[in-house]
Amino acid sequence: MVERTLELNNIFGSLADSTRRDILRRIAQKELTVGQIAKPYRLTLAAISKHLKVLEKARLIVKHRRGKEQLVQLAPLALKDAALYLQHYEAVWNQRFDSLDKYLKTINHKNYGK
Amino acid sequence: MVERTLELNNIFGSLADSTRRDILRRIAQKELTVGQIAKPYRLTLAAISKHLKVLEKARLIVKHRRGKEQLVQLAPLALKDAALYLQHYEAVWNQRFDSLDKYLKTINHKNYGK
DNA sequence: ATATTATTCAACCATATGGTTGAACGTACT
DNA sequence: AGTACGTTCAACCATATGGTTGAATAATAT
Repeated sequence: MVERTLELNNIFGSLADSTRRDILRRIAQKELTVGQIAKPYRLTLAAISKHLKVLEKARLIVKHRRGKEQLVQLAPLALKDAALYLQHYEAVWNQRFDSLDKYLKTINHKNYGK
Repeated sequence: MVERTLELNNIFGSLADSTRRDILRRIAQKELTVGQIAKPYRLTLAAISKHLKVLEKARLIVKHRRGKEQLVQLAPLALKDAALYLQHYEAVWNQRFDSLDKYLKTINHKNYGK
């Protein structure tokens, strides 16, 4: 397996912000409009719009228009990518080093470049 | 369960950079000195030192001195935190919405603030 | 056509991030 | 004590990020 470098940069970059994680949590329960998403925060709509753009670029959400509103939906496959990435390290935090080492030797070592 | 906001910010922020992910991969197989870590990249030692600081702040690595060198070791519990965070969404990418919804209702909704 | 509502865009600002260079520090070796 | 090696610090630079405000766009309603 080869690390999807740029994708992981965007996915983890998205998750590095609390507001964005909170937005993901909320839309995981129910899709919301941009306005509904913005309401709980003391940020401007433009700021929320930017956060949504970051999430969209990372393929963590999709938007579709319903009349004058935009409905925002979780697109969880990118989250799965992140989880799969971390899963490679599961053996380490379980102190089962052998199996991890075996795995790590199979992945592409020269794929860290932007 | 309550989201460890600042910790997750630092952990995901660390993982958002390809060089840092590559460093983690390499030290997962064997602890390395700072110099050994730096060698494969066309970056200065100071740049690598900064990356290691980021990883250290996120508690993803620990350093200990051996003579004039610093040995760098993976500290995988922070990675586990990230994996646990993502695990909350497993039901979503598996299209099992009910169980996710149940889970999400139990976590702290007001903990996204920096 | 005009107005209203929902969202985005553009310009701007402050701070963060990722990099460099050159000096400084810590430890070991003669 | 002096030298060499490994690493970090400080200052600086360019670009990215996260926020604002005010104008612009898109769809609906009057």
